[in-house]
Amino acid sequence: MKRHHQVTIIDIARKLGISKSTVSRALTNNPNVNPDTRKAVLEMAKTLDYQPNMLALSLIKSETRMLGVIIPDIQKPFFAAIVSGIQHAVGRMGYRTIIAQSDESPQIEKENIQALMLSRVDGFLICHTRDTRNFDQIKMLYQKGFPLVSFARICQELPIPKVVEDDFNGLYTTTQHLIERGRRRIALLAGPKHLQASKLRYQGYTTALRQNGIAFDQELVAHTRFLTENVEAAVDRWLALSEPPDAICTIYDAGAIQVLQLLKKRGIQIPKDIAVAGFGNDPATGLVEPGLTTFEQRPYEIGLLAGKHMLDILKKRFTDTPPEITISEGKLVVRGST
Amino acid sequence: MKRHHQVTIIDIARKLGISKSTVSRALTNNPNVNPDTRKAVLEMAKTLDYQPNMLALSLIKSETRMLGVIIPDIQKPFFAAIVSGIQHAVGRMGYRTIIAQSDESPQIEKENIQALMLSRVDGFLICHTRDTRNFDQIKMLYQKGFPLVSFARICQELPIPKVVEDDFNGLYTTTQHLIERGRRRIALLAGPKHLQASKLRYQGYTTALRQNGIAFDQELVAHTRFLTENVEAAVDRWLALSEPPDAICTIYDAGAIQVLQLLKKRGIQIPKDIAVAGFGNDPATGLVEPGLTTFEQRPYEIGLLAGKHMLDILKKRFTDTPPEITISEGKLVVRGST
DNA sequence: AATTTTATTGGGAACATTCCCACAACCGTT
DNA sequence: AACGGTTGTGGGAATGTTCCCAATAAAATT
Repeated sequence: MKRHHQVTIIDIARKLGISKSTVSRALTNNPNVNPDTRKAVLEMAKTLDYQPNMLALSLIKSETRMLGVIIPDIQKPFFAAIVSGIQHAVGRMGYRTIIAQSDESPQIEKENIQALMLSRVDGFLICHTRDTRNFDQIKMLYQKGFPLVSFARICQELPIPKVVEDDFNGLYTTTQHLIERGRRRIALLAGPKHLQASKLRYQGYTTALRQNGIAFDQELVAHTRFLTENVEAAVDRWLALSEPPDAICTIYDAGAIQVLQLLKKRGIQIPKDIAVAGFGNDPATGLVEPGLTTFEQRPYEIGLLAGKHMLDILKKRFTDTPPEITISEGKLVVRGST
Repeated sequence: MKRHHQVTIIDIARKLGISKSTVSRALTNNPNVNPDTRKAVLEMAKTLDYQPNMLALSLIKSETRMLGVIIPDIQKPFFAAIVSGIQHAVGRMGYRTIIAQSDESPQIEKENIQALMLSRVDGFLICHTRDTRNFDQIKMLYQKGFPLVSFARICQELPIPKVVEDDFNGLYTTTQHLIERGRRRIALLAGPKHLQASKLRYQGYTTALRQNGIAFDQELVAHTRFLTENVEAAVDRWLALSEPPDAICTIYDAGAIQVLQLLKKRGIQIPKDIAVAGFGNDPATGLVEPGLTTFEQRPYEIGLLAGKHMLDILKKRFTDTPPEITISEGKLVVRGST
């Protein structure tokens, strides 16, 4: 009887004078146990305050019921909401999530995945960093048949379940809306060229212009890395044009909010002189003045969907049917800025 | 040679014709190994793509290097920042965090702790729900000597490390500031009476009033459960007073923002008619108009501190010295609303 | 009465690793 | 030549659980 010894099924067995096999059966609702024996075991387990050791179980089953969630930054409301959705989706099935932040560093992303693999998580839900271009690591995991779900910033080359925002439609709708408001010189604050989401939103913008017979002007597009410096430079450049824009469309809300504030600081009237629109419907978009017109995304729903996809994989439901890209639909929220 | 068999040290041992003990030693940097043997083992480990099984290690050591983090809601920027701080603090020492949201439900909080105990986390960092009043469960853990750190919404009765916001000082400073601005009828939007943080902020407010010879008026204090209904009711009540307040002080930013918007909707000039102040310096407080004067908190720092406390406990540093309450200091951020 | 079935139980392997103990072999010292 | 010490290695227990395979006894069938 050691001092710092945790209570095990062997302790229960000894106390009752039976074998650990029987105790195990009683505790796991195995039918091959005498009801009286089971009752005795259950009672003894309670009096000894027995806590099953999941570690031992995990070792046997090679299953930890833990999922790795890789995101760039939990402090961004978008990712926080996704995490919440994932947790609520998988929590019901007894899965726990280990959140790891990459801080937008591909290197840290890699290290996190590696570390969580060592911790033997049962699967990964991944949103890559802004700068991730090398997907070798996750491809290796895919080849090993490891459960993977990708969201928001996805790796297109891999046939795994993906959940994305309503990228094309979002910018198509927003641009269309600005055109309907009579705008003709619509600038676009875009993202990194290599990001799939960024590309699609860009295409939504150009498609809307084309369908309305508005000439595309390269000067009105600014590619950013989502950094504040980039936004400031873009606005400066646009305002210095001989024919400045009458609307600025952005592919992310934080950028739109910054644009809004920069314009206001220069005494530009919104939306009279320049209309501004965002993407995402971040909580903050309803608080600035004027309120920001933005294409609503439901990150919580994205998380829910991603979590459900993961559960499907873990249940090995559709190993045959090819995984699909799920688009979480959104809708335009019109506010004062347009 | 089974098919879906993971590579173990025994595989390495067999391939090299040595014992698993030697392989283990080589891999764990144990000095009692022939350098040549070590080299051979390391090479073979690489060629076989050996991944150590932390589960087995955890089982032996009864240590998972996982920490449970219990928070009410990851979508609140405050908690998201704390989580980020905790992760960055403990991540350096190889600890991972399992985040569990209680959704402000004491029941779910309890279940989460229970579930994470079964997962054998090495410790808990807890922020209780708004409504947690029964601390029996966490007290049990304390009695077992389980590593605990409490933050933001703490359990005072337990002598464990705690990290809290600058509660008293925050409301003292803010109230003082309003008085200096010439306000005399300062209302307080408070929180639940049983919460320690709520109490201290309340005391900060009353102390500032008393020191300035301003009579305390019970009618100007409204206790909320941080719900939007509560805020609306309070504002309604205050505006209906024969002598309405000339300033409204709140103990949380979300409430202050709501107050701001309610007042604006009624055409009340801010700060001319009524000044408004918040607590926390949430990202949103800089975006509303007028900008919200608020007492800055650094939730990221709170997380860092809480994480460091946990590391100290895990290293069993001060088992002798009694744990202290750490106050994360803040400062007043004055904006247009006062 | 002999045989088969059923219900209940126990023993031990397996999961992957560390760590303690023992056993060589070799070295230098008396 | 005998002894003590070092260096490297192997064997086996231990961690806590499940699960398979017997083994027993009782019950049911032939």
